Amino acid sequence: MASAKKLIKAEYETLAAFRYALRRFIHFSETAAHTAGVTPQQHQALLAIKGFPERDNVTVGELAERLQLRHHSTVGLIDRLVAEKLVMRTPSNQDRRRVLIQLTNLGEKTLEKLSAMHHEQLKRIGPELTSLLEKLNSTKQ
Amino acid sequence: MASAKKLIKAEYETLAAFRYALRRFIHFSETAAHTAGVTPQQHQALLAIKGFPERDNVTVGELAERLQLRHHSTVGLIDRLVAEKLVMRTPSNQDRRRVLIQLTNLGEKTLEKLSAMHHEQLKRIGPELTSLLEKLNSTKQ
DNA sequence: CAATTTATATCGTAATACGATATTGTCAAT
DNA sequence: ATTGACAATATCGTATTACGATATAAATTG
Repeated sequence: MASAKKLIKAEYETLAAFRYALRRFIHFSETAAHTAGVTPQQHQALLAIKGFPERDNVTVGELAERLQLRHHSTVGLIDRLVAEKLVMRTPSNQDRRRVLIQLTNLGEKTLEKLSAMHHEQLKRIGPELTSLLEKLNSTKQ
Repeated sequence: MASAKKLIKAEYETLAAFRYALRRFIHFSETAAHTAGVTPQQHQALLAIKGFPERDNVTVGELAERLQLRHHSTVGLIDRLVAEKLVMRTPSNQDRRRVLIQLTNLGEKTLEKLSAMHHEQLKRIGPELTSLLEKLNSTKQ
């Protein structure tokens, strides 16, 4: 009984440690975004656009999916990015209902700086995250 | 030149893929919390309390640190948790300035359900996260 | 042509968290 | 015993974000 309880407690601790690590990463990321002069959401959008598989532009619908947002929330986010001159809209030639979003030079520069910092940080904390995930895999079949 | 650009593009793609996976996890987590009748923040607080190393209660300051929140934001969160009968406050005997927060039965029950779901989900997506983190480690020395 | 898709727009709402600031109670050290 | 630091609580206003509901317009597709 005591050992069963211990196991469950260990499970909570591992889950909590994982979330704690995640929160610290997110906190780092938000701070980094702000020092770069953008909001965290704007940063994430820039990355989702530039880091889209195969392309470096996306439609509004694609961006919404990558950011796990509703379509019309994404439109609002893009509006703010355009206002800050971080991205630009270009109507698609293939399908004129679609609008392609891509980074401006300012957006590129901002994202480049942030991505370097994040890459560094993820290298730093990656092992901890991985080890916690492995621990979860071994706990409780 | 083309290969250098390709490398950089790959870096963005990996970073973006990592954030995408993270966002889907967080989205899953938020949906799960809501179906369990709590807000995402309340869920995270419950886990941070129950999963605190060694103990299963925490002071307000400790909780603030684990959640990466300001002290007085944490007080507000605890107020809402108390109002929902998910946690209770107990003044510490060792140091009467401190207040220990612990889960009620309802809090325990709610967290248990959510933790099982999250454990499952993390087992599912863990490998993808790990492989993305590894890819970041190999990219760009 | 009709139905669907994509993007945009508007309005009100909700959830959070923050800064700034203050107060209360407790502890610890001199 | 007093003083200074610490922990928790409280209040107020602000900001950010995202949502649902709903509508419109333009373009595509069958």
